[in-house]
Amino acid sequence: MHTVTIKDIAKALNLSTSTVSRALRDSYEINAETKRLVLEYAHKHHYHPNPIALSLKENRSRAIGVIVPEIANSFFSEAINGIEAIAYNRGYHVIISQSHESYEREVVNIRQVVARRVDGLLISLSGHTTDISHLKELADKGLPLVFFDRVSDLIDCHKVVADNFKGAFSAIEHLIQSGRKRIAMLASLPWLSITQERLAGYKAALSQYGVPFDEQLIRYCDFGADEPEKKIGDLWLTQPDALFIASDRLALSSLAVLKKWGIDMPTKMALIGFTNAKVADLFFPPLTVISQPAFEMGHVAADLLLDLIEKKPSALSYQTIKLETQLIIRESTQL
Amino acid sequence: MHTVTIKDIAKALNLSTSTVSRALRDSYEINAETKRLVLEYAHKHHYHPNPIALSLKENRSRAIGVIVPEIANSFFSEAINGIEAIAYNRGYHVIISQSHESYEREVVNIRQVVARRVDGLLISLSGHTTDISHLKELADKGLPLVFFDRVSDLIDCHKVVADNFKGAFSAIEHLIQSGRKRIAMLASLPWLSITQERLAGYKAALSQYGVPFDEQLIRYCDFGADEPEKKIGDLWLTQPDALFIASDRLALSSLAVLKKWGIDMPTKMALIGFTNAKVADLFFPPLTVISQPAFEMGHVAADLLLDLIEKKPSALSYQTIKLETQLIIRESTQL
DNA sequence: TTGTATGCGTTATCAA
DNA sequence: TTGATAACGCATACAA
Repeated sequence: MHTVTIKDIAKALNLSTSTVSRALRDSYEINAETKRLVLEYAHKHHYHPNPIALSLKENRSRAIGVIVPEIANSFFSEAINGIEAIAYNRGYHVIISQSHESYEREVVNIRQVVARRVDGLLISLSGHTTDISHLKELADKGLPLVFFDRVSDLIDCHKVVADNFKGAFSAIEHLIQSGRKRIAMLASLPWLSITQERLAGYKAALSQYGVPFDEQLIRYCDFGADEPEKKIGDLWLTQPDALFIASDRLALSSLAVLKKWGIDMPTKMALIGFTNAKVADLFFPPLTVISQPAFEMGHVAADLLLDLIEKKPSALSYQTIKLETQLIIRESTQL
Repeated sequence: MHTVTIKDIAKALNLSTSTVSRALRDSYEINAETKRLVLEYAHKHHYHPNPIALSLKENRSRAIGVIVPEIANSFFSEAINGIEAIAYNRGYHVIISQSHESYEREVVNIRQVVARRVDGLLISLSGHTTDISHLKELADKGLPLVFFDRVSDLIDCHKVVADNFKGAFSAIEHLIQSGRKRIAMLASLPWLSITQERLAGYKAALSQYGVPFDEQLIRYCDFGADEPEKKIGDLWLTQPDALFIASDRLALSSLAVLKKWGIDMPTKMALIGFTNAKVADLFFPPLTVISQPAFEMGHVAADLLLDLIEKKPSALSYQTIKLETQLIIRESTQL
């Protein structure tokens, strides 16, 4: 696939490449007629500057990398949607890579994407990432970096997250006010920021309403396909009257499990879980959910990253942006 | 963000860049000791070849472009998942762009991605694309191109699709055998390949079982948010006993509409629609669905595109690959 | 106003 | 076995 270059134009028009380059870039001192000729020829032959050559020269790629655990997870695909919207508007391309919840894969993918000279990186940590030295290194080298959703305390950096504490708090508060006392919690992996914050919100709500905390009511759950069913089975034995699913992905599988078991919701069991608005609207039965701002998160994170890349003063100091979740009450969870 | 280059290694080791390059590439004639030194230094300082420089030299980017209508649609995100898996394994990156079902946006996005010198393009047409001269032009220029899911008859090219005819046929057959006669069809836009094939399957099944075709039972539906409810309302007036939703995306909104109206499924109304396996498993009520092989489609399309890019003989002649859909019967639709 | 030369990182060709 | 040089496409400092 041969594409026309500056050289081709120069040859065709009997000019030097620099003249052509200047004409194309609308440089200050250039003969109007020459410019016209060049532009005309360029247009006619569909000239487009080779971004690879530009990247090499300017040491930038006008592309950002996005590392997420799974694309085919509605939270992340919705977030990517938000990222893409911003990137597109600001003239950047999006290079996507999945860690598949694996630490090793995450490290390799980040290395590859960085090797491509992306101008910055948006990352949501894999479920098995606890060591983040690979990211610290990049931050130290000055690569613009914005974490979203699954962040790490071990690095001082730009972060965009949902207000998981508040989200969990209000969900538990709602359940307590509906007369629920034994609220089981199915959480994601314990070291993840989202898990910790949601657990904190859970505990805070219990404490505020004088409901005793029972360790037995908490289970952590990996991403394996049969994990949720097993863990919910464990929790079932503790005879809870409500189930708080502290993870987007688990909420959906839990729903399937409870249906499979024929458990009457919300009477027998009030299910409440994190998810994103689109999923809640489309798929969920009319149960109460904590809606996460997935699109907005992608949107905000990408905007911040691009500000950072373009050295906008607004993005100078590290900040953690917290986005509101929304408690969508769509059916009484009254006992 | 400075990264170490061949030049840096050469300078540090008092060698020429060509020697270093040869040592790194394990070239034929090179002193074992020199090689050891270079490799050691490279490893220690995390040398990685600059893919942009390579791209410029080799006139290839090792990146493929993917143009889809919407990322945050489970069919496409699942397909992208399949694409990414293959691309990753074969050393390519994936640059993603959404047309948002707009022809204009599709044209612009394709232009941009091609300007990035992607080595090939995977495309699923926007809902409003009828003129495909922008793609013909690229194909003529020799850019490797593979269409998937939403393809066009107007171009002779590699295509990967679901067997929409058969899928629709078996769904309608199933409904008829369950005693349904007035099967309404909610279709996507009429010019889309998927719509036409599914409609053909619908008609063929009716005809085979001697059920008269009634134009009144067909409605075409754009992607606007309130369209499905309106169109289903229209269809409702024709007093159907089953509803065949010939589109992934519409299936979900239709489900929501029917629930909202409190219609008893599947007794009063047998709903059957195209969707993908993951969605069917997780979200769908136990209704019969035509499961689309989204992941597999991405997988197959990406593999074919990369074969094409790498000029594997298997990919020489144009072919249309049809993937089987699966009728997942999970509750009796018996009248 | 235009042309020449240089460099971005890498590899291939040719010379030593 | 190693080094010098050119080339990929572009922009720019400098020369004319």
